Amino acid sequence: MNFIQNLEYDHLLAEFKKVLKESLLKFTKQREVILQTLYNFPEHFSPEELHVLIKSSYPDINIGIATIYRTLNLLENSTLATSLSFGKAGKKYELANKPHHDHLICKNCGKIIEFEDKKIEKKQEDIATKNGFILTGHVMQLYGICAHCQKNKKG
Amino acid sequence: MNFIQNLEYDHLLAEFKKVLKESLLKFTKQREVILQTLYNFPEHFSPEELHVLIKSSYPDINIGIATIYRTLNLLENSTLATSLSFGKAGKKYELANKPHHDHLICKNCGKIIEFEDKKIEKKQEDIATKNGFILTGHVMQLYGICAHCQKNKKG
DNA sequence: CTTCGTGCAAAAACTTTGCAAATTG
DNA sequence: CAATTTGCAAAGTTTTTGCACGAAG
Repeated sequence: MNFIQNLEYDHLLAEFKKVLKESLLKFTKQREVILQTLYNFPEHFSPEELHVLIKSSYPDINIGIATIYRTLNLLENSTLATSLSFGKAGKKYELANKPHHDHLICKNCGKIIEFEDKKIEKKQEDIATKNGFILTGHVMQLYGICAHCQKNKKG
Repeated sequence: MNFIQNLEYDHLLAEFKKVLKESLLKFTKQREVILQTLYNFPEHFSPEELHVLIKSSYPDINIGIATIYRTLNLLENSTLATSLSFGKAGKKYELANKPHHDHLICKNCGKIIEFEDKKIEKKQEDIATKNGFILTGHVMQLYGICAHCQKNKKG
């Protein structure tokens, strides 16, 4: 399964293997394929979507939905991945060690766009400092209506 | 159910009634109590949590979990409420038109400091516009350790 | 009065678990 | 080889739906 020569992915994979080794768990094709798919695609996937995508991307690998769920839970418990959901869309997973980013979310269709803004992050630091806090993290979600849903609005 | 004299809530309620009337739906005790509970508590609730809370807060009103789900979907479809979830916790609902949520939160003692920053809000607008979104709201939480807890840190 | 809403229980959708066979270290 | 993982199917959960009765307009 090593089609990809990519330092970032290699690092992620090494991290995953380390987590597995620490818990005396095993590295399997199914686990690798799930990690790889989460890495290769920018979207956030539901377990079901991941399952369908993997089955079509790797027709030679047999993988059941239970394995998807078990692996996603494993990734989430080891903080390699996180899940989130907005609006009517179900829970979606993404890798956690992507460069830090925030989310712009369509309240109508649930579409998620990731973004990052250094100036905002700097201001957040300033606000924390001004209030005597040591900042350790943040969550920022912007809600709105995406271009597509604006157009499709009847009226 | 009109215990509360509160312009903000009155406005919300009027909005809800307007939405109902437009779709020829009816205003019921159950629907009012759900709106009121979402308004009165700062937390985000899962359907199940809301159900338990409402049953204990309003023991005289009989309300089934199906009604909670139906009403939350109604509120979400009419954009009066939104749902979201992070990590292992299930989906939680909150009113969409609450006043700002910008909070600085101490991870150690739970202390919450509210803040507002015009420059960040301006940047958020810019980000939404650049991505074709009409911005309707946002959530921003900064996590850290407050001055008091920094001092009291054992070690 | 007519229509919609409700609670209840059944159905559907989503997620986890038990088990025997297969794979990993 | 011993121990974990897998797919499958069954068991749990969560959410939605159908229906007859009650409430709202």
